[in-house]
Amino acid sequence: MTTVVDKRRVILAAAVRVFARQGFHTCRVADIADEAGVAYGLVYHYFSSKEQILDTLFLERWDVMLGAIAEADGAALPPREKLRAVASFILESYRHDPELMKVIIVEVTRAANTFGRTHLAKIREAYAGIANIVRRAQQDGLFRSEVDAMFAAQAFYGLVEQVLTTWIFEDRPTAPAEIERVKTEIVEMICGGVEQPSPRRQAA
Amino acid sequence: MTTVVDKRRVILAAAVRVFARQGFHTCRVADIADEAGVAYGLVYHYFSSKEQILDTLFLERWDVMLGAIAEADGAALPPREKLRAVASFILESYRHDPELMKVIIVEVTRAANTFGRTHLAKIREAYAGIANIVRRAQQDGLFRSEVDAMFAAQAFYGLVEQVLTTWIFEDRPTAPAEIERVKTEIVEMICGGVEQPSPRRQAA
DNA sequence: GTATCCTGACTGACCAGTCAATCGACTTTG
DNA sequence: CAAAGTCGATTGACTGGTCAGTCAGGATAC
Repeated sequence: MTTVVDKRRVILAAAVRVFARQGFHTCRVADIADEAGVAYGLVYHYFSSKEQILDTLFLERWDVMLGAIAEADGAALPPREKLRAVASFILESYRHDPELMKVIIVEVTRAANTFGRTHLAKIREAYAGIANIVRRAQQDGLFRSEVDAMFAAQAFYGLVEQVLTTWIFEDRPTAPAEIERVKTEIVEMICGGVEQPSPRRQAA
Repeated sequence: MTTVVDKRRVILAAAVRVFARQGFHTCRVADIADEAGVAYGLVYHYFSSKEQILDTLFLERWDVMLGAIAEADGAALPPREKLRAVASFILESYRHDPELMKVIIVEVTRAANTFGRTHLAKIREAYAGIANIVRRAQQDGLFRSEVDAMFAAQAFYGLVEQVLTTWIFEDRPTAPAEIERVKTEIVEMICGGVEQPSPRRQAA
């Protein structure tokens, strides 16, 4: 409860914009302070380092996503719908705040060096959550059990991330209708594959 | 044609090791020179900047891969075999030189900021090549034509990259047998999906 | 003799993080 | 009610260190 504005929040929001625009490594802390309309030193009053700002941004959002995945897993829905719910959450996150998602994906999730390592465990939790959905569907005989659940989860998450990366690079307008279509395509791709559903059985 | 050793090559090889170990942003040019057993200045005799070293590394390898994709596309093979050939090329590249592949993936392919942008077009060429394979299979009625070929290509490449990223992070031994198994899993996943092949038809 | 290879000390710029000082809202006390 | 005191919020100049790229000159090959 602050008087008028929570400067910590202002700095965080400014950092999202700056990281999205210039990239974490390329921007200076001064850029963040300027963007926030705040003195340089104040950044260090609220955060111990530039890294910690990125950490905070990532962890806050990622935990929400882990919650969404767990919720989808727990719901009484057919597996396709569960996967759709997860894809939906991530894609809508992008629609709602493309800059934040850009930062998370570009600077953390896909940045194997500094932060990828730090947050590996957290990132894996997401895979594991999706794998749970797959495993449950396999137990119900709806998904093929020869497929490793973790592998399927990686395919699913990898595809979602690939789609977002394309949008991020292209600065696509991403109309709601297209987002909806892509959700369907993702689920369709992961569940059904590209192959024509056995017009003639060929292999086992 | 140099007397005994091509120092340019030595520097390039040293850079691979250093980039793989410390990351592009974190390492200093001096580290590369030391690793190569060469004076600092010589690096600048052969390369105009630190970036150019990474560029060279990436482009050399990527062009070989584009060739491999084109070759697979042109071959007289069923689409599954073509996709397997592409997955095989990439996975074997990793087996042959994990450090180089780590650098390419971590510092270029997945690094959306600096280099991703520079080499976007080149990276897209790979997607396009894979999409060609898919498109051809669709024309032959072997792949479902509702799936966008470029989308399928992204799913395929995204999965391969995801697998490599996991190996890179985990420093997995990656036994030849496991590599072989993963190739099959990738093709199986992309072609057949996770779903049980229609035990009862449900939707269109 | 000259062109190319090679050396490593040096420079100029950059920037994360520190810190001493000021501000201002709120409390305590006389 | 005002003076004095308290403490977090806020400021921005400054420091210490880092490092990419330069350059003047020495070695080597032909």
